[in-house]
Amino acid sequence: MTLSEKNFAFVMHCGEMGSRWGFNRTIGQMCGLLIITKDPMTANQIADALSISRGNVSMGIKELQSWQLIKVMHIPGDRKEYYAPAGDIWDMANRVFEERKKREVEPTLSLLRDNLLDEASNDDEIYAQKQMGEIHNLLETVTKWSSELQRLTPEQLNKLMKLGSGIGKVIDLKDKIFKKEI
Amino acid sequence: MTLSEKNFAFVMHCGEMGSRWGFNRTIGQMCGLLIITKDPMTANQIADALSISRGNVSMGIKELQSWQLIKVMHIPGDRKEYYAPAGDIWDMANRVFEERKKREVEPTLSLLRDNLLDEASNDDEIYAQKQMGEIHNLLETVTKWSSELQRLTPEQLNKLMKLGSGIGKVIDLKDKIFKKEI
DNA sequence: CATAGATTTCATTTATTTTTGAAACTTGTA
DNA sequence: TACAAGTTTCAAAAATAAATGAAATCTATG
Repeated sequence: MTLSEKNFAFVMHCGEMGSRWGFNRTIGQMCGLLIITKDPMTANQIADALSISRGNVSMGIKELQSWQLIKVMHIPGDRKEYYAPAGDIWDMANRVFEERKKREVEPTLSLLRDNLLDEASNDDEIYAQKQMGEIHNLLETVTKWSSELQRLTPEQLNKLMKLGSGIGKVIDLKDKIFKKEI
Repeated sequence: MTLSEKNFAFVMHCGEMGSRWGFNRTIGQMCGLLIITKDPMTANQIADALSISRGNVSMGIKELQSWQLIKVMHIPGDRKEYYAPAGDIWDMANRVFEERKKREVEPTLSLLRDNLLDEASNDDEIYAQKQMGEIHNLLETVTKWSSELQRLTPEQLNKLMKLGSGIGKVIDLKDKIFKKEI
């Protein structure tokens, strides 16, 4: 089974973008390939479709599994393992987001907290701490906010998105109604 | 001027993280260094502080300027150029976000649109297009939403963030009040 | 307009990351 | 338990990315 020109372009593009999202080119391609392919694929099919070595596919699978982006499937009477995306597009985007939060934001927060514990002993130190404090706040706000969003039902989330900047009006409205609260 | 141990750790950490955010290690370090340093720095001071070559600093500056993350300053009677962050932490995070949108999301959207124009000719094609359509929707929704958010006043934004999961209640509230609208 | 201080460029070197493929390992089946 | 189909591992090779530093360029000033 060989990819159409457009589908191939999509897969290659996933490769380029993949590296921006935390994995390398090949892994990005594998991910793109599995997403647009209707049926689960074997490791060998993946290797063929992308012209890469079997070993490379094996490593890519391991990585994609660690991101929880793909799942293994079996076909009765067939010993091979078949791979498919672990969820729909929204699920996958979420996983990447969560995983990056864990791998990047959390270590940063803990380093910042550690640095902020120290007593600043001069002007330069005070300034540096002030700035680190700002970063800390920003990260905390954003992560807290993002996990709150994930708590919404897909329906609520959809409404919220559609609301767009109208959200401003709703906030003002809420303020008027519940004067002091929160 | 030499960095304290903690500040040095912070700068190195920015280096590691920098590569995840679209620039390389050195550029991440430069960015971190300028953020925690109170006074604007010359290229030579940066090179010394990070033990990297003058040429490397020059390239890094060019890159950080292309992201609009730093600005040049001059001290009267001094021919050297001094560099400082182009805004506060929030501004900078925003710039990185915007810039990545431009460099990553937009090209992806245009590739997807292009692919979606084609007439799908069989089941596999139809499936691939369906999936690409999903990605397209997701990206459009997220970018639209993010630019709507940026239209809010900092004050409104702050309220929104603080609201957290309370946002769910506010959405439901709005629904009750304006039954049909939007 | 010559010059010294400052910055940029880019071919080359160095470092890092990714890929390969052969050997080792695993596992269902006869 | 031996075999064969399938998968993983990992040392070495290949590809890619980043850093250096000397030469070229720029520029404010006497």
